[in-house]
Amino acid sequence: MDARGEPHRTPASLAHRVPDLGALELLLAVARLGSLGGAARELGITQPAASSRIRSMERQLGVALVDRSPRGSRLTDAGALVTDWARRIVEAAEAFDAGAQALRDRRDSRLRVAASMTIAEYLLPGWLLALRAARPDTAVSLHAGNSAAVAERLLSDDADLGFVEGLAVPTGLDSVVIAHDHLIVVTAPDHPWARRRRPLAADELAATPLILREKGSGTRQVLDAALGGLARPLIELSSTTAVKAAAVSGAGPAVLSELAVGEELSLRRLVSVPLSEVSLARDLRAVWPTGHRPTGPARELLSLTRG
Amino acid sequence: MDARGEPHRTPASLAHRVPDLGALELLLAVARLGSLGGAARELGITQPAASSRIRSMERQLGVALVDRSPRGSRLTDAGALVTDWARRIVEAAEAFDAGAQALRDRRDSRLRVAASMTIAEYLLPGWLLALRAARPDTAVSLHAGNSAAVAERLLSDDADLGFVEGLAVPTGLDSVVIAHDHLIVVTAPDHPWARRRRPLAADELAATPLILREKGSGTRQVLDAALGGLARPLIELSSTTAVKAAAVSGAGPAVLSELAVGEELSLRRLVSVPLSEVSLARDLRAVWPTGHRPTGPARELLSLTRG
DNA sequence: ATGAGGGCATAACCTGTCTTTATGAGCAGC
DNA sequence: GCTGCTCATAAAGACAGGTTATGCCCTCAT
Repeated sequence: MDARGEPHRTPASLAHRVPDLGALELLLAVARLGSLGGAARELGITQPAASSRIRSMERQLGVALVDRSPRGSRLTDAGALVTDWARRIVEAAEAFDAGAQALRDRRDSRLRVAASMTIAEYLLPGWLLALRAARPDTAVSLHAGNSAAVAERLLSDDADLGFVEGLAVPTGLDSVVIAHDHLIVVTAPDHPWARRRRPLAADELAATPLILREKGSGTRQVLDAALGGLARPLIELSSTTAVKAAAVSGAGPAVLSELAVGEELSLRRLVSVPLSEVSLARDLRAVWPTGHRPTGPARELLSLTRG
Repeated sequence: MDARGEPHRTPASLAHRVPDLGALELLLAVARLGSLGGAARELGITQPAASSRIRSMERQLGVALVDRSPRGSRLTDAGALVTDWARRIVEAAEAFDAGAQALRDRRDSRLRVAASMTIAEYLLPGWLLALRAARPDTAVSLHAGNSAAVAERLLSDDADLGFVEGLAVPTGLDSVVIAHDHLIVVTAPDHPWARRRRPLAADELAATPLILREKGSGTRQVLDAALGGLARPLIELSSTTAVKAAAVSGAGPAVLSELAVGEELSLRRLVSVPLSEVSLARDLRAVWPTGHRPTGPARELLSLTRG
């Protein structure tokens, strides 16, 4: 323990300051049902367990969350706020769970989906969650890979529906555009480009070394096409996350899907640089073997993706 | 165990299917550092603990996450995907933590913020996270209430900076617009309005009983002003969450801030109904006592909110 | 080649948290 | 005043996750 009240240097990781998922779920149930015992029943635990768990959560957070009365429990003001923040965590966990479940069901599932990385990372969990709500008994399996791998799985009948983000639709597949994505140029907030008001022109972008995904990635293909194959790499990294991390740390400007940097932009860890003359839009498409129009669960999933 | 492979009726709550936060943080550290032992050191645990924890996470998910080799550990394809989903949970947990910490520091903090509910729920955690990144040593306290309560706190010097979402700026306060919010009409996907292509007119909206926040709430004020005080309540509920839940369950159309329903819209649990002739825009403003321009941390927080 | 070092696995043991069961007490409505 | 709902407290057991102590494998440099 620190003897004097100085701030800890090792701030006891998040897991020690944030209640675990079970406690958060319990809190949501209490908020919804207005009763500790009721929430306990819903989660299949006993009332004392629920009471003690909520109490220890209040101790951990240092804030009273519920007003307990002999005829029920209501949230305090702070409790209502905490509950809303907790809901965010639980929703992220639900998306995680939907994805993990699809990943686990390696074979013999009723709906087999193949998707390229960006879509699998950022969009599919939400869709799977919605699909599960609409068709709880449909088991879904997911395989992630690049466009070519998706096409191969579809053509060898190892997948029922695919999602790709490339420029061209692989031959032998039919497709429909389900969304549009834009690549954007981002920098750390202290980079000179971050303060720039005048849009960046294509030749400026092409002349500047950038943090990029490796050649062959969907992102890189679109950028090279837009600049005429001229993009100069400062570093080449093999995952979106690595590119983001490098950009945040100030290594230089990076080119990324807007899907990947929503959080970073809103927290201003990264700043978007305006572009002119360059269209870095790309279509996100659902694909299937020519002729085999999606039916059943595949059709349902497809309809969920077009909002 | 179920004897036959029927789906469980009690699907062992989320917490049993999603690894806990500590495990997810560990996985992120392994992904970043490429080594179990390194990740263990970073989190202040021993290498066997990290190894066992990752292993039990793989058992829980039924998917191999890392390739362990005598010269380090790399993520598998599935592991990369899982790691990205895990990052979402951890980010939500960081926002939760930032908010909770602000809620805990009831007094004597360097920066005291008062905010109305919608802002406190949906925007502040992200800002606090960014502020913590920029100024790690600034202790922030947060108090949530309606516009009048925010004004009172500022004027009695119980808060340094406020955020309100009403139509008018309380007297005695200066303000700056930091963002715009729109109220939108939403319904469950199976409601007749969900398929509507023709925009809804003001009189139609005013003629229809709606699920609303109680009179006096910021949301209700804006709606009543836009419709000339004519909104007909179907039910009045005292929290955004309750309104959302009622709308999702199909009770009828609801009017809510677009900030509150992002997730529901993208998962199509709710559908937005187009409006015409009605402007339900409202400004989100930062406020402070007239004359006392924000300085120091308050100024910094303010600058973070204007993206 | 060979020794040093980094990286992972296994085993035995400890501890804290969460759980259940059992019981008591406050408030409402008939 | 009884019945039924609520929540609180106490004692005891189960289990997950942590630690220390080893050992094996691979790579790199001497």
